[in-house]
Amino acid sequence: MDLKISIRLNEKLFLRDPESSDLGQRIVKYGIEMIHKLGFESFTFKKLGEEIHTTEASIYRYFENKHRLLLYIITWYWSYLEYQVVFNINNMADSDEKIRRVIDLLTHELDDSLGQIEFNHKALYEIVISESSKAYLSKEVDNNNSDHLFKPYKDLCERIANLFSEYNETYTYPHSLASTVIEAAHFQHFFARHLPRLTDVNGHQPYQTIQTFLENLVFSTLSQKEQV
Amino acid sequence: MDLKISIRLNEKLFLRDPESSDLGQRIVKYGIEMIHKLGFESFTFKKLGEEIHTTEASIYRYFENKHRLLLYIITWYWSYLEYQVVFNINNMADSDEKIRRVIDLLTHELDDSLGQIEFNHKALYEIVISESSKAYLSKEVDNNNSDHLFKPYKDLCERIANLFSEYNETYTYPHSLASTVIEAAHFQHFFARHLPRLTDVNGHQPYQTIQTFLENLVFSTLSQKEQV
DNA sequence: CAATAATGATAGTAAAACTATCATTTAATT
DNA sequence: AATTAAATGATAGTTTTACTATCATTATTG
Repeated sequence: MDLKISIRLNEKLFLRDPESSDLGQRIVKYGIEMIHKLGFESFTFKKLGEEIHTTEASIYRYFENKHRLLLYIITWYWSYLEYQVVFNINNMADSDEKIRRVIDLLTHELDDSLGQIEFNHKALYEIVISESSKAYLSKEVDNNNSDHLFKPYKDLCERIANLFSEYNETYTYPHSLASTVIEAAHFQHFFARHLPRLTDVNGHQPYQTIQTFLENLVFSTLSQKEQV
Repeated sequence: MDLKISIRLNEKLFLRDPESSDLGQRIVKYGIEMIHKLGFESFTFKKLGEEIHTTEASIYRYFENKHRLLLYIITWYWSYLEYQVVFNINNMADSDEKIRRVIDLLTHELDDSLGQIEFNHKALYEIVISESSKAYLSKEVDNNNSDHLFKPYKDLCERIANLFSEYNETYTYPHSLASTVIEAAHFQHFFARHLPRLTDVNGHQPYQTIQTFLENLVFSTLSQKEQV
């Protein structure tokens, strides 16, 4: 069985669907590489054009600007992650186990065992870590939100919040806890690599340490005897 | 008693000390206003120059670029906040009470009852919420860190981590918990305003709700009976 | 085979992000 | 008070970014 997962993203993210052509796919694939390599601020469509032997103008036919390309990439990640969550916790009876699985998924790069999807998953995860908050931390956030561009993030958050409520239905802040865990997973990685005094992660096993930190955080919070 | 607190910041943040002149102070004061109003991406030295009736070139004499100005502003906030933490928990015997006070400070804008400091504290707090992560989420982070530009953030984090250790000396992740709480305080505000489905904050009392969420998170985590 | 769509090639514009130069005003020193 | 030094203003210029427009060429599709 060799199935290809295709994630349908909001059409407002692009001008022409990048999945529909070879050029479009190259824009996304090498866009990920270059944003990863240069950082979002130094990344330009001109540089990407040179890399994939096309012109700036051609890239602008797919994406309104580089911020939309970032949003496309990050949104794809959120959508795919939600799919992974659903797929992975399917048939799990125990909410404890489900939550552990979700934290595992949040703190590790997507595994590409499914094949087919042809881009650098490690680069994508590192973009998520370093650049994803720039997707919403902009003056465009309200307009983008009206266009439902953050729906995948909100859906993912909702799903995790529901698991928290399933574990402890009296807990008051499942959504805030969910978004905190998602964000913390990312910036703890960033801090571990760049500003290690902001963490207790020693260089040794960062992924594992962050996972354990978050499990501990979530289960203590959800298991508290009495609300403060 | 009418004392003026002066925070001495790392000299690598600026080319000429903005506190040393009227123009420098206007750059910072109106820089805060304009970054708040336009957002960091749309903010330029040209626009700021027009606002304060000076030229782009003059502003470049104080700050290498707009990112350094942002770093200056954010670093000032972190430094001042650490000062507030020290000042506020001084003479408190109870670590429970100290931690509550710190969370209170983190989730609210700086109060300007001390007078003297003449800029918009609300605008500053909103910049911290929306723009502060851009101070470190850049390819410059390692160079900036070598220049000790993040020391105030790390010191603040360290101090909070120490309070956590004081409350429960067996807790394994005081630094990660501290940075998580600091960051969460900010983006929960951002989400509450712009992406409310990512939180449980209802429009009613956002500050209070975020504070309670974080107190609950911290104390459950630090009070857990057994580590997971 | 004709029509249509996608891409390439090229050019151009406005603004951003600087740097340089020199005159003038202001402040500090003798 | 005169001299010198420092800060600012005024102006101009460069490179890069972030686009938009046009038209020719190459693929695709009906």
